[in-house]
Amino acid sequence: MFPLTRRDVSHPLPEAHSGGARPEVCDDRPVSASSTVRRVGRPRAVERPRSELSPREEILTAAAELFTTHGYAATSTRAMAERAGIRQASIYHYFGGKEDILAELLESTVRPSLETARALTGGTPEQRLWELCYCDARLLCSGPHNLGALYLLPEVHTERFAAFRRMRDELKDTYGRLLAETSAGAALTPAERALRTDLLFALIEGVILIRRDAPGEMAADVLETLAAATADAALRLAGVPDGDLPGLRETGRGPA
Amino acid sequence: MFPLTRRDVSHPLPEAHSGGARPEVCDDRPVSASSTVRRVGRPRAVERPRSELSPREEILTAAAELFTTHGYAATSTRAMAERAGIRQASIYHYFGGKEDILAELLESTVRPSLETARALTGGTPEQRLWELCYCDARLLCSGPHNLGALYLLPEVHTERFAAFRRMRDELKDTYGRLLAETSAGAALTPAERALRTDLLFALIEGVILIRRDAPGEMAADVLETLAAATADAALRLAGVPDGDLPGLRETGRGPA
DNA sequence: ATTATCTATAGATCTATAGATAATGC
DNA sequence: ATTATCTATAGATCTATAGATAATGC
Repeated sequence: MFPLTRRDVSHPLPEAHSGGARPEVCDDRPVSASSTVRRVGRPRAVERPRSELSPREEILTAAAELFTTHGYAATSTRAMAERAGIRQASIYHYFGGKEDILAELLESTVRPSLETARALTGGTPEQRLWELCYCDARLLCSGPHNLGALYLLPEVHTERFAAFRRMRDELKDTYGRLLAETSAGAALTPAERALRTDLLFALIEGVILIRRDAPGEMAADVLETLAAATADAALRLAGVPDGDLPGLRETGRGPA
Repeated sequence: MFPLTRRDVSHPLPEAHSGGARPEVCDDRPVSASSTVRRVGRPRAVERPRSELSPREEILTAAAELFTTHGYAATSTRAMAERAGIRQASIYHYFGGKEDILAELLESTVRPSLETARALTGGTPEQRLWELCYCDARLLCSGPHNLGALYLLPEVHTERFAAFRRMRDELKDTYGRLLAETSAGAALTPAERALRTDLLFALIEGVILIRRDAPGEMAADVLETLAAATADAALRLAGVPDGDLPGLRETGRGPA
């Protein structure tokens, strides 16, 4: 059993990492928010029990839910506002526009994968590849909304989201380099390797589609099983012989 | 080399399979359309060299291009009409509404896969599974537009498109049954098998994502290579040992 | 004074329908 | 008479901006 880091990046929504859309916007430090705290600014039109989240985070959460289920174009700023408990125009106090919201969600969703990828160190190349697959599959399956589904939105191919796409490309590169380090990958021609990297990455992102077909949030053990099975499948796909990956594989736990 | 049917379902757009949205609509038989043919009805506002396609097909083609690139909600009926060379309102002579157009595109896109799946006969289960993967990957990569990308649209999860989803489920079932027939699949528990079917299917649909990242239409030889490599990868993923699939695999042709 | 919210609205859509019109067919 | 198209438009959006307002902070 090799060092499975399992950093438990529990997929929090991006915390108002300042430098947002409008410079004059205050940082909205997460105010520990007991419902009696008096707050600056005009009260909301419809008061609700104060959530834990900052208004900015409330907007992002609402957007996450709506974008992942109905898509970008089909989600109106009004619908987002309603779910966040504010009026439509108030969104523009926190974001420059609708696109900025999607951009932030996209980037905050790949970022943890990218950090996992950069931090990989211990073990054989085969073990590192397994771990990357496992962590990514886990990230894609956890959290209350299927944020990975944002990658599928057609709008992502717009100029506006080039930064996100670059991050995703970097992640894919890591898969490619890792594959090349395995003995199975080293035996391939560069063209074959590129093709196999595409397929490997397609499988990982395909997990998004699996989750989308499964209704509701995934139970912890199901998630575990799925992530491990995905990583196993990825290594078989990559051509890694069974013998090269002792332990952790084929635990026999089936899904619920 | 086993019987690879390769029916060359060259992915034509659905031909006005009557019984459409409005009963009073004429069938628009494809009139062999030399540009001099005089045609019934008011002339178009902007005349263009008559295309080979019926107006109905022109609309579907335009919709296919726009839906796959910009998505459903972001595509206006006006944009479709413009591309089809008619006025916006004329669309409603051929379709009951925008949703009907997407429904028809979706169903006409899975249908060929489903037919391939139903027709599989010759060879070992491993060979049949390979052929199904190969044909599906091929279908997803061919044709002028990435019609598979329609599966990714969030709108597909709407009640309106339940018929499409049922067809897709049936296709997935075929993968599951085929997997169960292989010796690798037979050795699994039902839960493991279900999970592996999900992953197998995710890989095949993942090909849509690969194509979406590749700009332009795919050259014939690249397509061939990708489809074969996908089928190979799918069988490794499924756990089929290399020895069980002689011929056709690992041809050594790399992608362009 | 500063801030977070609000109300109101301009201007640009977008879908679908009503009904006119310009061809051919008989 | 039948058909394929058109023009015009109703009614419902939707995004973003302008500017008012109701809190706290000093």
